[in-house]
Amino acid sequence: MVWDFFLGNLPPCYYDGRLRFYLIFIDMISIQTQLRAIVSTALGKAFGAEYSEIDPMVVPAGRPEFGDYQCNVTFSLAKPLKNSPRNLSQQLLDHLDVSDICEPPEVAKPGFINFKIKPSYLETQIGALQSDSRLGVEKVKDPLKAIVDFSSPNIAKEMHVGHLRSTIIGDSIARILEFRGHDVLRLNHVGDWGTQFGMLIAYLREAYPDALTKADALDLGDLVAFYKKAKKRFDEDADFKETARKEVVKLQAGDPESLKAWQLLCDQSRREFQQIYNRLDINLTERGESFYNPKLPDVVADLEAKGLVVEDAGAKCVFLDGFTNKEGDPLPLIVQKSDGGYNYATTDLAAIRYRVKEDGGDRIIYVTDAGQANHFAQVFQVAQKADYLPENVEVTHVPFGLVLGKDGKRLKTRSGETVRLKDLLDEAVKRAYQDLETRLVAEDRQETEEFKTDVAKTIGLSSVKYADLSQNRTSNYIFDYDKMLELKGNTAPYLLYAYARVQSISRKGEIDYEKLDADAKVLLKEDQELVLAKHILQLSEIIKEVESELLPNRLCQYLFELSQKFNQFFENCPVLKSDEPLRTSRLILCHLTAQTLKLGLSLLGIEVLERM
RNA sequence: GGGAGUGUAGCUCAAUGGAAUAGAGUAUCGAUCUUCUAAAUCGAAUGUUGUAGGUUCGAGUCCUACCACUCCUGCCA
Repeated sequence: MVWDFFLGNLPPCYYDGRLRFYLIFIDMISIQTQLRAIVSTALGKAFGAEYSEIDPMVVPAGRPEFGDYQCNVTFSLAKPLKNSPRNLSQQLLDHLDVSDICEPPEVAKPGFINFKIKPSYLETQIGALQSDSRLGVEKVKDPLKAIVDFSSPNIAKEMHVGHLRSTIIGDSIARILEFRGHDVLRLNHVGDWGTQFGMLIAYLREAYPDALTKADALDLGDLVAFYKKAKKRFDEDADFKETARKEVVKLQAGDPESLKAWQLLCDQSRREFQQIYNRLDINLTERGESFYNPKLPDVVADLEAKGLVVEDAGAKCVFLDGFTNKEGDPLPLIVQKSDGGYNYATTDLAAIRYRVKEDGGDRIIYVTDAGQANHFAQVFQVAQKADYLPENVEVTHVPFGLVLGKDGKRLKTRSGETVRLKDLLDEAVKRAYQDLETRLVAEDRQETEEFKTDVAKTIGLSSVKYADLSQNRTSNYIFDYDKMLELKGNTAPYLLYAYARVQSISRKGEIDYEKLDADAKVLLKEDQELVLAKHILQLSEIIKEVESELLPNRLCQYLFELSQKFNQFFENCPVLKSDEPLRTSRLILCHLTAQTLKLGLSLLGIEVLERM
């Protein structure tokens, strides 16, 4: 009966996006999906074939006492079928055969149908997970070419707190898409082109000429200082401004000396960025703004050929629908400045065009701060007008809020400077180290320096990542070392501790989880066992949801709850002291918990610790 | 002026497609270590979901107006 659903006509409500179609139909048949299929079939039998195509409205139960899943569909049928939800549910029930999966379903007073999963069914499902390294999360059958544009620091500047969220969120999104089997291109759209270079080269030429010809003549910190001085001169000194402008022209014209200098600056920055990326375990393919530079004239020419360009005050503009200025006139997207130069809008248009045509992107994701929402809406609109975006290509701006200090204002150092990413990570690791030492002393534990360094590094970095990922992306978030390193609550250390606890059981019992009997029966008797098993089985639904909604905090929430449920199990269900076959059954639950935590955390870019 | 976002417990945040009594954590108070790491668990208390209307059998969620804060608004990215 499940297959009727897959092979039959697809309900129209699934077609609200191509993606959703993939998401729901390719995967292993989760419990929720099976129930949906069964309810759909029953709807057809009870009320007529057309009703098998409506949304069956099967969702996780709102409260434990209502069971595990609930069906709300008859509420929406009350009007068209001129009957009460309660009566309709009763009729539906007559055609509903869920005896393999659930206890006999019940109609609750208002008309909800409540499903409670049979422990025997959970035992079978959990048993099946044992031999599945993907823990029930199947790969999509038709992978998309996904492009995730994230991190994007600026050459000749240091990575700072402003790059934190894009880097961490983008990486996690990329990992999740990759795990689902999509072909993911992780692009680092670095700021490696434009007026800043003319400015910088002009300044270095007079102040520190060696930096333009020799590799590593300066370290990046100096470079940043020079950048600031150059910017200051640029803003204050008209002659310097002109010199800088000439440098840009030289560079853009491909003057070998200028190109060499530019190359040196980029290389130096690149190495600095790479240190941060290595530390955070982040892979990126660099394709900066300069990559698109040669393609910009053609983009403008193409827009002109398509009749989209209007010249206004010397600038070439594409006027937009739905955006107006203070006077109420349409707002332009400037694609070529009055001085003939191009700006980021042009680059972004060239990038979209390239990513669709050359990279074959199906789903293009931009992870940047929410402040750029307007910009992307405008660029996407123009791309659409210019036919750069076929209907089957989805472009999404994934916005995120600001990183704030405890005072609720933009995070700054004490002297009011932007916080360098390196310093921020160092501080987190340092504090993690101090916390660890305090704890070791309190518990009278002896550990090697290597252990302490390693644990502090993992805890510090994962705390920063988790604090960021566990909040709803779109709102601002308050950066607080004390909170993120806290050992309790929804924090990285709490999850890491749950994992370490599972591992400590195997160590104590000298058990190799990998060598447990794969055919051993899992027994679910205690509440805590049932609750834990049900939760483990929900992983695939959560991953799919994050894949479509691009909200990693949902995965964090899931892992936090998993940790809580494991701790409750740990508290109430002795493992090593139980008799067989219960002992092996519980060890299997432990192992599955550990694997789920490890997998889930890895999708957040977080490594686990065997001991901490 | 226009546009976007945010507004939920003292604090930090959830809330899946509108669904039964809006949930966690934290802080506070209390309980549990002869027991696999107590970094844990259990219990208590905490709300006019910014305001006012509307749609609906049902609204934190959808619509309208308003308030507060943040960001964007023609040659920066």
